[in-house]
Amino acid sequence: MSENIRLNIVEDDPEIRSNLALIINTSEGMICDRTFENAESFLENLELQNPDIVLMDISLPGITGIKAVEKMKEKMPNIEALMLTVHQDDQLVFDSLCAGASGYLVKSTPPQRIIEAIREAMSGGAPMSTSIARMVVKSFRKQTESDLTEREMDVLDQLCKGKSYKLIADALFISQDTVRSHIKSIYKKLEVNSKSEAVAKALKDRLV
Amino acid sequence: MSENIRLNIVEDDPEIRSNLALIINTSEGMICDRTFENAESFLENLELQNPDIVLMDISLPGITGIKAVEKMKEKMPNIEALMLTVHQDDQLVFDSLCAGASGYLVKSTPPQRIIEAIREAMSGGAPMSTSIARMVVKSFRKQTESDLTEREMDVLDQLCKGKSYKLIADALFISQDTVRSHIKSIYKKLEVNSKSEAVAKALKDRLV
DNA sequence: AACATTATCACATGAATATGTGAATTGGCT
DNA sequence: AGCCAATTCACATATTCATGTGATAATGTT
Repeated sequence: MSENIRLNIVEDDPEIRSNLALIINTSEGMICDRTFENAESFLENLELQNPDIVLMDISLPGITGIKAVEKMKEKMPNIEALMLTVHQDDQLVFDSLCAGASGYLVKSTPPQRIIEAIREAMSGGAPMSTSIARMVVKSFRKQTESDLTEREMDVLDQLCKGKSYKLIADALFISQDTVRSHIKSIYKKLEVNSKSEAVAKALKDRLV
Repeated sequence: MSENIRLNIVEDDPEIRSNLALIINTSEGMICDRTFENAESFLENLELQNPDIVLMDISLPGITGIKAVEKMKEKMPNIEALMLTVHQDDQLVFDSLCAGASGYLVKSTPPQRIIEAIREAMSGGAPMSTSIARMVVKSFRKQTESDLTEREMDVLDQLCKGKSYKLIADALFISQDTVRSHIKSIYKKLEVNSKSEAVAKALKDRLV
């Protein structure tokens, strides 16, 4: 039989914290090593604790759970992080995943599903609450409707490949002046006034 | 009681196709309306069929399942698409999600999980096979190690906000010449030679 | 002590970009 | 027939950017 999964919990609410620990310790194949009420104390003895996975709240008294995951991943990249929070704000979800979280559960998740998610995260998955998963998948979706015309989109595509006016002109078989003309329209519509600003906006807003 | 979920299947292998249909039709609350062996015939009568959700293969004889989802979403954005394929290639997964798929299952998925995934997709989730979910979540992760120095990262950050040399100089309290100097190093390390190319590379490779 | 790296600044030149003003053509819509 | 949006092109000018060739100071390494 394989080793138990060793958990840490970082959560400022004492009741939630002890409930979680109880659920975990009464589940087969996993054990909650230690719990912390803030990110600072968790990060302190990280190397000694060396858990397999940590359940991390986002709202914490000192530094946030997101920053904590970031710092944790720097030091100990092999420890998995599973966010467990009330927040469903887009930015917090994406920031958590950028920081290195392997999963994201909302706090209304039933105990059974939390246990399942821990096993899932440990076996290379990325457990997410239903609403979170859809949010994440939706973020890939290209903007369907934009103010830009087809040709302007062609030009914007080329801009996002880092091409110069001359190269864009060659690629689209038009003159540089025409490229200029299209780019002027693009700037107006995107409310920018330089190539790099346009590229940044296009890539961030998934226009291309 | 609510209406049955109405499914379509697009899959070129006749055996897989009829197996899937059978599984669905013997499941509570869902019915497989029609099946198609290629994307073209599926798209043809889309408006008439108007299913709730379609199970879509990627490798198809004519146009691919990914293109099919894209076209379907243009015409009928409310129909859900669930990819069901052998492919686990990063690009195909991301292309599918960009095209508008709500979920992505590999073909080894057991029937029970497929049924569950259909219900999950219909109730606003994004069912994914374990390996796919991790792949998706990983794509958010920032590049941890890069050749760039701290200061160069500061400058790159500003570049990605679309700022000019002058504005970057103001923001970082250094001279424009120093900005130039840093940007030259950045270009060399990223192997680019213009602002927009640097921005494109930084955003695409998640350096910032 | 010698060396490499990083961060800072300076000056100069040619190339690329931003902005303004205009105009011809095409195709769709009323 | 008349209008409008989209696409194409032209010319002019000022700004910005890319590139080269330096220099100085601080830091860290061998």
